[in-house]
Amino acid sequence: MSPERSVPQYRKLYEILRRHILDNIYSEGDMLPSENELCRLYGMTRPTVRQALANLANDGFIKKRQGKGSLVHRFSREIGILSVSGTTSAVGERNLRTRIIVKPHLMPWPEDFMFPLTLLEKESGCIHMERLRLVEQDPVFYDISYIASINLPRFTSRKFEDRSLFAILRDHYQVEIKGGEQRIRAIKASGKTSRYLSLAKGQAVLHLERKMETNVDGLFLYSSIYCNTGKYSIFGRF
Amino acid sequence: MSPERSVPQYRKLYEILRRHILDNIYSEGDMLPSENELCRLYGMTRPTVRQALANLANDGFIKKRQGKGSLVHRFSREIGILSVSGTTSAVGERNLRTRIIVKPHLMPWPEDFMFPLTLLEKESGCIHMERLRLVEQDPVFYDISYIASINLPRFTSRKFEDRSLFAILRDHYQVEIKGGEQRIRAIKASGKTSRYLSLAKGQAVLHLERKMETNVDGLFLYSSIYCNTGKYSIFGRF
DNA sequence: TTAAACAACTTGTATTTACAAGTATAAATT
DNA sequence: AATTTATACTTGTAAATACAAGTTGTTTAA
Repeated sequence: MSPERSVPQYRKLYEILRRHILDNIYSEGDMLPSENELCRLYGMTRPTVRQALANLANDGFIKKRQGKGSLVHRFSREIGILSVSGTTSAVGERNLRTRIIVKPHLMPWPEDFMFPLTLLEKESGCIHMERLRLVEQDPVFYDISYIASINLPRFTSRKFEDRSLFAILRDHYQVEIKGGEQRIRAIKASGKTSRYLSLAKGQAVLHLERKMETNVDGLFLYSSIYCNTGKYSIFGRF
Repeated sequence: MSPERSVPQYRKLYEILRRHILDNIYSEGDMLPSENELCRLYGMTRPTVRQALANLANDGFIKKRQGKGSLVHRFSREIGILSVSGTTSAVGERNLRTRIIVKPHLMPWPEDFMFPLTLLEKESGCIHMERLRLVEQDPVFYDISYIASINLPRFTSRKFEDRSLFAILRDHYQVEIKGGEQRIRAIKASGKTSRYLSLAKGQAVLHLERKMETNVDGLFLYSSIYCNTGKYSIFGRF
């Protein structure tokens, strides 16, 4: 019954090394073991090891230097919401709380939706929910999410208190976020946004419109996120 | 004398396919030739072809689907400044003009610089310049750049009118931007920012602080970019 | 007619091997 | 002592091969 899909070796090594870097077993400026050493240590061949290292480099955990080795980066991850992908959670190690503002419920899609929708999506209707995310007690994100109601039975009756939306999708529906695209704007806070983020009207807030792709063909997750960057800024790599 | 460093095969294929996608030879929704076909067409082996395709997928030009093939994405690239990397230029195919506000000149680093600096950088002093970038006649980016004055002879006397800063660095100093990190905030426009971007004071603008890595060890390029997202929004992938 | 099984594709993962190219250290030479 | 050279590392590129796993269309059997 359980998914238990075999995890590829390069993914396992990626997770191990990532965990070690996050846990400060490897610190900023340290050199990772050489590729050949990693091969010996974990019983893999070099292409496999290199795939893990390439992914780590891509996510900014290491920098590779030809002739030298892999330098651990371990940068001060502020709020890495821009680099959500795979197993990386949206926010670093900070104290993050989530408050549900609008519980998940089925509704028709809003008119003039921020992204074009497929016919299948339009016909299915959407599950809508709104959440406020607090970092160290401060409201920082006001997140309005939409997802097409395709093959997601009993979704609206699940409890979202402790687990993230991503976790629910992954554990109960085997839906994984693979990547996505987003638009970013600076706008003035008003109405619900200023109220939820405890901001004076007219304050500048960041507005992200995101479309996230999943491993399920034709199933996307959409978010409109208002972000108070006064205290915490958004961090990303490119 | 010329660099003429041999370009790897996977890079060549990447450039060819990217060019074809941008030139609409492959259109949105099209399927790329299969990996084996590409091997035959370009006389490469599958690992090489796969490396090119992986890079394309990473940059959002294609989406790979196991069992099916490589789907061309060709998304509406608004202003993809978030996805600058390698050969990709900062702005899509729009009419972009650059106006120099402060010509490159040598100066000491500002106090409380936005990123920590190495000793070598501090001792070298920095080259500072300010530019305004106009998209379709509208001022959109106000860009303040800094770079350590390390091995960049006669830099301040070069002409920047037509060529981008990246192009100058690449062609005259063999310096290539490899990637970087950035902080993003929404702030209120004021002073020079509102003036250059033709905005009323208090309007919301996007503020990016970027640190770009180069192929030269210890040489970084820093930018503080103010961006009017009223008309054009910033686009990115993750 | 319908449904299951199969075959022929596709991409994903992994091994093995080889050499090129960049870096650092130690040895040899001047 | 200072410089050059050799060497032993490192990562980068590339080939040839094998099988797993997902997708699609066709054939076969009920």
